[in-house]
Amino acid sequence: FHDTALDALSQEGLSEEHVQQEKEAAASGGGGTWEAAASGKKQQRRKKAKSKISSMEDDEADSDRADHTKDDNVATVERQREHPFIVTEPGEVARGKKNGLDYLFHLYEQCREFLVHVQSIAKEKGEKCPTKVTNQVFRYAKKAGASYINKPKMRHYVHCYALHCLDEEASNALRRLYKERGENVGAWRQACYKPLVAIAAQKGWDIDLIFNTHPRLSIWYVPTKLRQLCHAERSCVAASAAATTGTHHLTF
Amino acid sequence: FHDTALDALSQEGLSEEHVQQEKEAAASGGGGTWEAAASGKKQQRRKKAKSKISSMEDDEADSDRADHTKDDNVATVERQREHPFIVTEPGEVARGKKNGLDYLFHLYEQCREFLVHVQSIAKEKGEKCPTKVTNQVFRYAKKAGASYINKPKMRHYVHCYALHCLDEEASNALRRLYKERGENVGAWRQACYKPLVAIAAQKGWDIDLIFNTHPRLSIWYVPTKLRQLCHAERSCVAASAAATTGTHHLTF
DNA sequence: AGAAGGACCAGTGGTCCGTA
DNA sequence: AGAAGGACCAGTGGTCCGTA
Repeated sequence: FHDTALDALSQEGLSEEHVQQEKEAAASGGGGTWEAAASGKKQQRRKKAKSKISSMEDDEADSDRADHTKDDNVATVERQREHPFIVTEPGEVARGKKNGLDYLFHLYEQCREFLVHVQSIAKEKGEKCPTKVTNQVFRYAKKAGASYINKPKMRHYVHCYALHCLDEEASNALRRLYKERGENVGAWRQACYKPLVAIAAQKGWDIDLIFNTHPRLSIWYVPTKLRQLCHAERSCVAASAAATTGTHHLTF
Repeated sequence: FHDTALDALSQEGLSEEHVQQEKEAAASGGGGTWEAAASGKKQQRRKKAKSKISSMEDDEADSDRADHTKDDNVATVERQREHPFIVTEPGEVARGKKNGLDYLFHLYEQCREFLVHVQSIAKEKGEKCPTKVTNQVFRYAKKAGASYINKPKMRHYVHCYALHCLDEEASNALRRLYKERGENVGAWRQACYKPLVAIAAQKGWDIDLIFNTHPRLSIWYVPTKLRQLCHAERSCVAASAAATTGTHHLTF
C-alpha cells in the first residue's frame, strides 16, 4: 500500500528496486551517513524514480495524511528534505540530522560523474555534447536516483567548491576557523568569497579563465555574485592605484 | 511624415541619423552593391533603428497603405528584404537584384566583428562573455544598423561558410561547378555538406573539434544537420568496415 | 532564525512556415 | 518555383520565495 504515492508519478515499473533505491537515498542524504554513499558507489547508475511526492494531489492528500506513522522510514509520503549542512572540519562526519562539508563537495564530484555519462551518451548518439553541468545533467542525475542533487543547491555553493579546488589549504583553514567560532553555514559560505577574489587578483582578475583552466571546476558556471565581486574589486583597486600614483586612467 | 512608421517601434531619438542609416542598409543589401558596404566600413557602429515595420498596427495599417508611392526608396513602408543569393564564382559580383556568395561570407565576418564588440563590452562591465554568436550578438548587430543580418539566414548557411573556412580551394571549385551548371543557391548549399563530411572523416569525425579549432569558425554553433550527417556517415563506414573484415563490433 | 529546493521567468537556440 | 526572415516554441540558466 505504501507504493501508491511513489508510483503516481513514476510509472516505469521497477517497483521493487524502486523502494530499495529510496532507502539508499534516504540513508546517504537524510541520514547524514554519506560514508555509506561514498563506499557503496555504483548506487546511482541507471535507476529511475521521480520522487515527486509532496505535490499532494486530491485523494492522496487526505488519505495519506491520516496514517502518519512518522518513522516508517521506507517510503513515507512527507518527502524528506536533505539535512541541512553544518560547518565541519576536513574529514569530520556531521552528527545528528546534519550533513558535513566533505559531503557537500562530494556532491560536486558526483555531478561531474553524471556529466561524464551524459557526455558519453551524447557522443555515442552524435548529439550536442554539454561541457558544463546543465539542466540536462540535473535531470539525468534525478532519473539515476540521485534525488538529493538539485540545481539551486549546487549553484548556491559552487564558489565554496571552487575555493576547495583552487586552494584546499585555505579552504580547510577557513572551515576550521568557522567551525571553531561556531558560525553557521551561511556565514561560512559568505566568507568563501574573499579568498577567491584574492586568488583572482593574483591571476589577473580573469575568473572565467581560472574556472575554465581547472579540470574539476571547468564544468561549473561562474556564479554571478563571484563575478561581480571580482569586477568590483578590480575597479576599486585600479582606481586607488591611479589615485596614489597620480596618473589618470591607464596606469600600466 | 514618412517617419511615423519607423518611429512607432524605435523611440530612441536620432530621427535624422535614423533615416540616413536606413539608406545605407538599403544600399548594401537591397541594392546588391556590397562593395559599398565593404569599403564604407564604420557604417555599422553605435547607431540604432528597430526597423520593425510590417508589423502593421491598427491606424498605420490603413493610412500607410494608401500613399503607396512605391519607389520613394528612403523610408517607404514596405520593408525591403535582402536580395536573394545566387551562386557566384570567387570574386564575382552579383548583377541585378541578387547577392553573391562573397557577400554571404562577408556577413559571417561582420558577425564576428559584432561578437568581438559584444565581448569587449561584456569584459569591461565584468559580465558573462559570450564565446559564440548568440541572440545577444544578433540583437547588437541589428541595433548597430546591420538590419540585413539575422539569425535564420546566418544559421542556414553556416556549413557553407565552414567549407569556405576549412578548404577554400574545394569551396571555390564547388562554386564554379554549380555556377557553370546553372544550379540555384539551394542546390549549392546542399552540395556543401558532402565535402565537409569528407573532411570530418579525415579528422576522426569530431566535427565539434573541427569547428572549435578553427579561429573563424569556432564562434559558430555546429549546425544540427551537419552533425547528423557526420554521425550517420561514421556509423555507416564503421559498419561496412566491420562487415568487410569480418570482425564483430570493436575493430581495432 | 537559517536553510533546502520546487517552481517560475526572461531570454536562448533552433527552425518553421506565412510571406513576397 | 525558390528564398528571406518574423516569430514561435521547447527547454535553459538563473534564482526567488513559499516551505519546513
